[in-house]
Amino acid sequence: MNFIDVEKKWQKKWADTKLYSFDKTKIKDKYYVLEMFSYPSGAKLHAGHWYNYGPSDSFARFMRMNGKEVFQPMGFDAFGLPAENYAIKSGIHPQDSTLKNIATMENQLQAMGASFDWDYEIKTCMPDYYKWTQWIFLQLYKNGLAYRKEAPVNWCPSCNTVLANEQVVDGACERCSTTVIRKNLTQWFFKITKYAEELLQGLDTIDWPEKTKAMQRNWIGKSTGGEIDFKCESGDTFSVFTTRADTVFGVSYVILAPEHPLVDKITTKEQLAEVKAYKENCAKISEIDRMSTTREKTGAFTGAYCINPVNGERVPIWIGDYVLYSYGTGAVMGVGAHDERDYDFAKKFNLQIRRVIKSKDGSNDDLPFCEYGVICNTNTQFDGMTSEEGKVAIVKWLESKKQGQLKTNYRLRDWLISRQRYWGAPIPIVYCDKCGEVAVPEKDLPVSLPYNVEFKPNGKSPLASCEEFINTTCPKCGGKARRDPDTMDTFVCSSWYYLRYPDAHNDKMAFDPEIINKMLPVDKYIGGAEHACMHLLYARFFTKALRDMGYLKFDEPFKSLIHQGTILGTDGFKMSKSRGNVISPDDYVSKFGSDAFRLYLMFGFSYVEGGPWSANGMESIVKFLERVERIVDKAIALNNKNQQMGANEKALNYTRNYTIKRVSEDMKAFSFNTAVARIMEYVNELYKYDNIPTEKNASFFKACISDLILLLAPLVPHIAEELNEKMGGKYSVFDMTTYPLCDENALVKDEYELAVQINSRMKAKIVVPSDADNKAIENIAMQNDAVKTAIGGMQVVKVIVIPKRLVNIVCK
RNA sequence: GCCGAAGUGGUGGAAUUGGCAGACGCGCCGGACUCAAAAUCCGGUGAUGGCGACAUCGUGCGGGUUCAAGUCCCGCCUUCGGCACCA
Repeated sequence: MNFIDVEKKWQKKWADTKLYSFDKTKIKDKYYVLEMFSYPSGAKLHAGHWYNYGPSDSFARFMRMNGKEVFQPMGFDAFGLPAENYAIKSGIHPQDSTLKNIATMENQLQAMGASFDWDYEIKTCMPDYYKWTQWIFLQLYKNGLAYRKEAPVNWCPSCNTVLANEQVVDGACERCSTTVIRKNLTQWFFKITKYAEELLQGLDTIDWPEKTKAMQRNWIGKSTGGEIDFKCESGDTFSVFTTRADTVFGVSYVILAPEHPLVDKITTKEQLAEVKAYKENCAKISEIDRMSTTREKTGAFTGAYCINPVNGERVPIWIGDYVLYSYGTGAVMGVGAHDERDYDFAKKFNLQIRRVIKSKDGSNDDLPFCEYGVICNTNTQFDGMTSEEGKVAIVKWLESKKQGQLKTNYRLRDWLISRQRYWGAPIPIVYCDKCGEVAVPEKDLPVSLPYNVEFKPNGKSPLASCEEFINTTCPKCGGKARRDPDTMDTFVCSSWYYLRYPDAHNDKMAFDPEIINKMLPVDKYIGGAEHACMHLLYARFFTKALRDMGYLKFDEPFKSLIHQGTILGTDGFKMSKSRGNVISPDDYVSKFGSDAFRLYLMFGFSYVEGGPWSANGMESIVKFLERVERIVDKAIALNNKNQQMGANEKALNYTRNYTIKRVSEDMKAFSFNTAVARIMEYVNELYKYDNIPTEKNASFFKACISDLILLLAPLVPHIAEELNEKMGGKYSVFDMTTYPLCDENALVKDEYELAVQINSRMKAKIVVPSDADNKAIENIAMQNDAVKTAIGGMQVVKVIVIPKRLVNIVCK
């Protein structure tokens, strides 16, 4: 069989007969399989794409053959920086290069032979899609979940532009490695923090990899503690957030973030110059330095004092950049004895260090003692309480005096979605001198992205200098107004695409809730683990927000999630152009065919692990497929009518059904390598049967071979169609909602083999009847010659019988 | 520093969740077929010792629990991912 010709033949037939069209009338049996859509880069499909899409397509086909009405769409995440950067370098317009790349990738994806339903294709850069991205922005805006504020953003002084967070790698620009600085700009944010708690709780309800859930938990960063109010001598008050209220009697100073608004108000004349200089220095410091934990503590004294509410002590107020303005209240209490950072700070500036916690066994360990222990040295009712008790009791006590409260904080920040970039969805907001910030009316959507724009970077949003775009009229008063010149982060586009797919051509709505509430949640989502704290978190947020607006009736978009592993270069490093270790599937596909290549990927790696590429064994996969073809040919050639089921047939029938059972389980679990191994074993058994020099039972053997083809069908779809046709089967193997079913009766054996151990060492194998009880099994074991010899003169202490597993005879 | 995952033959990787470690491949060795080779079909292949039946050792390291540990517990080492002055 020429694999290449066969592929073309069946791809054409599948397309002509619309085999993979989703049938809406069978929505009750729907199964939504979704692979993360592709970014249309200039390069061809690489091994990673194949590794994502090939095996998951096999899974989708498996579900289809098991009676599911599979919905498996494909599309393109088409906005984004790489196309724009490419445009800056080459002068080719991002739209032109993107659409061209999409066309190429569509062809390649089709050549892969995946069962995508192309009728539902999405391209996020097209107006019929981003219109609805803008619509969703407006819904978030209306519901108070989108707001504008001034905020520090990442600025690359070399590229002269703002960078997205994900473009900052270890504090430096990912493109030119220049250290990123902070700059204040007025930006749009989505209020993801409103859902912090639900995003955290929801993780317990979904079938996701534990490590991904752990990453999201970590990212959300819930911490429970208390806020404690301090009154300044000037009369101003501020609060600190702490998880260690049990140490509040040990406060010897408080420290504000340099950006804290109170700083300018309370700083004394004498300290003004020092504080001013320190603040200026902080603004200049690079992100890399600011992030460093090994850096020596710095700070400045404001000259002001406040009162510790628990003991009335007068406490100096300092500022220091180890306190982050964006977390908690932007102020912390300094307890040198019980916090490592405070200890360093207190040492450096000669501040008091007072122990108020001792360890539970009563000993005084070295300072700083940061563990939970017992409160001491405070001369209050709290002395003797454990840290756990004390940290709640003290805050409650303060609460009764209105000087504090229990408080939960999250590390999660609101999502900054403004980008000073051209190639993205415009933000549907205009600014009017009279009316201020005005939302574009929904009837005026989309706010189209103009084609003729100077997108070379000059430090401003490219759209700002596009007169035809930027100048508009105010929807409220009809007066002159200007559009927002920024575009949205591309993660906004990908936060809802799974909602658009099932209703991809709706021009009245983003999606029809009637349809979407039946089609979602996605039953199986497959994609890379690198999206754990970005896309996968944003998408969950969008789902919950749209649910609260009444559009959706489910809480989580992706019920079950699988991460494919990464295929590395032969050198064990991530594939990259600069390393020159990129493996192109094309060489293999054109030589061996897409089925063989896909099967090799599935057999050679553990799907969720991935690993370094090696072509060793690629040929053996081809040989295996040829071996399959030969046994199929042999079956076709058989034509005697012997209908007797002898011992050989029974044995083969056992393997056949065992294989069906195991392969089904493995396919469901994305354990493709073991599924293939089981099929190989089955083929080996078929050959053994075929090699028996007696007459074969032709119809039985042919049935066995048919099952083999069906088991292989999801894995090598073209070849299976061809073999099925050769066998005289009906088109198509994927039409059948009858994946081979395991006949449990065939798995019942009269007797089975069992291992016998003496003192946990394997000594013999015995065959016992299936219905033998433990005593009977023990007797058979004891009568075995090898067992007798092994026991020799020893005394039997105990016999452990585990049916179907082993017998262990303990002797002395 | 914190969180998470992993470490198994020459090699890619299995192991029904505490029950015969190394399935299935690759590689290697041997047999059949052939004048010969390739292809194919069949068999062997963790290490050490022994002609041998067998024996001993063996899942990163050191302890432990158990009749039984790759799997569970305690203490380490290494690698990879993520987070990191988050109070």
